[in-house]
Amino acid sequence: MTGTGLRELKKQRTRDALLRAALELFTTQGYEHTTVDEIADAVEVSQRTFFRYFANKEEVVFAVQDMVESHFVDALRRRPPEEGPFEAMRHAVRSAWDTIGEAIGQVVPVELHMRAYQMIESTPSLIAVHLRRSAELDEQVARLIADREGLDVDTDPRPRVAVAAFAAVMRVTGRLWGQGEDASVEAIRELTEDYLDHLEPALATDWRSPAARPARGRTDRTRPDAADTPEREAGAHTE
Amino acid sequence: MTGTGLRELKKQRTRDALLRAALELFTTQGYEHTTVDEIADAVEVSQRTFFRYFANKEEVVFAVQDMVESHFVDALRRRPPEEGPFEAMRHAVRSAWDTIGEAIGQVVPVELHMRAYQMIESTPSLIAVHLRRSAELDEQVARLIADREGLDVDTDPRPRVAVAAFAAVMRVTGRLWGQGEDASVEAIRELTEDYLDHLEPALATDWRSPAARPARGRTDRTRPDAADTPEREAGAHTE
DNA sequence: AGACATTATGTCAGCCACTGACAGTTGACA
DNA sequence: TGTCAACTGTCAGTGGCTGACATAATGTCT
Repeated sequence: MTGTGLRELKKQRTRDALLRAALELFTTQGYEHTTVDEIADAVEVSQRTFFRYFANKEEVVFAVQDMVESHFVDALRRRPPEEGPFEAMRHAVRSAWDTIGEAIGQVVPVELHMRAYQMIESTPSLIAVHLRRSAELDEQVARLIADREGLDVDTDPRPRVAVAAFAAVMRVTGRLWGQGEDASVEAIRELTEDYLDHLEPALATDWRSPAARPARGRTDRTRPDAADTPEREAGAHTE
Repeated sequence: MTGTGLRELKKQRTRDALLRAALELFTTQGYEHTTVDEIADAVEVSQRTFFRYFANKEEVVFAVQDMVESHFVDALRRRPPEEGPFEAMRHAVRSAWDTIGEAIGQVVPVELHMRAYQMIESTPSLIAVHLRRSAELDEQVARLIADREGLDVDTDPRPRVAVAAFAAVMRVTGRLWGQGEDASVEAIRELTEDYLDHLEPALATDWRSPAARPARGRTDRTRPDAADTPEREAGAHTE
């Protein structure tokens, strides 16, 4: 597939140029206010050529995302088998963020990609596509996890369910991060860690006891909805 | 807003006609192979008129879904406050399915809506929109749950996280149901119950021990209208 | 009932995403 | 260097969607 030298090089260049131009335009003018013609003009190719590199306008937005995702999947594959599912996913996420530059730096500056990510989170039509893609990734990850644990994904619902729950947390944080000020990698990394800490406790039924690791007690509401809830280690971040 | 009689009646009729015609065409020919012109022609109005009733081609697909969702939200609002979050959501889902006819029957036959739902699940662009809409619903539900529990959704991450996990399960089942043969309401109802039973076990780290949890007392499945029955045996959620 | 204000609808022109077909150009390779 | 294959541009056309304007239907007031 990777044909001969010069031709291939030019193609690569055109593709990268289109990609960068598109992201630059999208992040400055907004996705919907940027036409494909503009992008093509910026790189001095015809609109038709744009569509030969990218199946549609959305695809160019998620091209980099693709790289990041397979970077994450690779990291997950490398986790030692002793780690439990959550542990493994969590470490994989962390390690993926830590080395994101290696994955995409050649094609696009990390900072531009971060801006692009924020743009996705604030553009309804892109959010939709983003969510569908995430769902597809979930499926892939579920199979991976099932393999690790020696389970059959078609028989045992637990891998899918666990991944779905994990991914849901990731999406919540992604959204919050997108709305926040700090567009840095560190910001989203920390937010993620924070929220993951809350996954299990949130699934307990008894939310009436003090925050944090809930004491497995009663479901008894003698306490008048005290607004004096100490902001303990709950979630004092955004806002 | 709800202006005078005759005008309003005609509008209602046109809207319903467009809705039914659209769903009928979509479910038989497929979404992408149906043009807006076809729909408009079927009802003998201009294309422009179609777009005055529905902002875009997608909206007509989800118009009924809208009704179903608020039906569910209503059911959730009616759950007794003693029920825990999961318990309440679970019962609300069940009761919503049980009475879906009351919610949409006036506008569209339930069977057509079920076919439409399957079509959504098998049309990529619609899946995307569906997921975005679900995410929005999640947010609404999270606030509702937070209210029930006397929590602040901006301070405490647990409502959002819990709802996200719950909703994730719902989506997995929705997808599986869409791929399956049985398009009946009962089928998706049972599938949902089944999967929800696995939510918590899936979050335990140790998956190497035997499989899940044997039956909990779901003995009263035959009862059709269990809407406001506070089944006090939700021991399945303690843990 | 007649006159006037509202509002729904149709028509038309036009933008933009996207595609198939055909022709011209350029790199690969003997 | 000439031939072939692959890349690109141009053109025409479809489908979703919108603004502007004219027309027709309905509601309201006297």
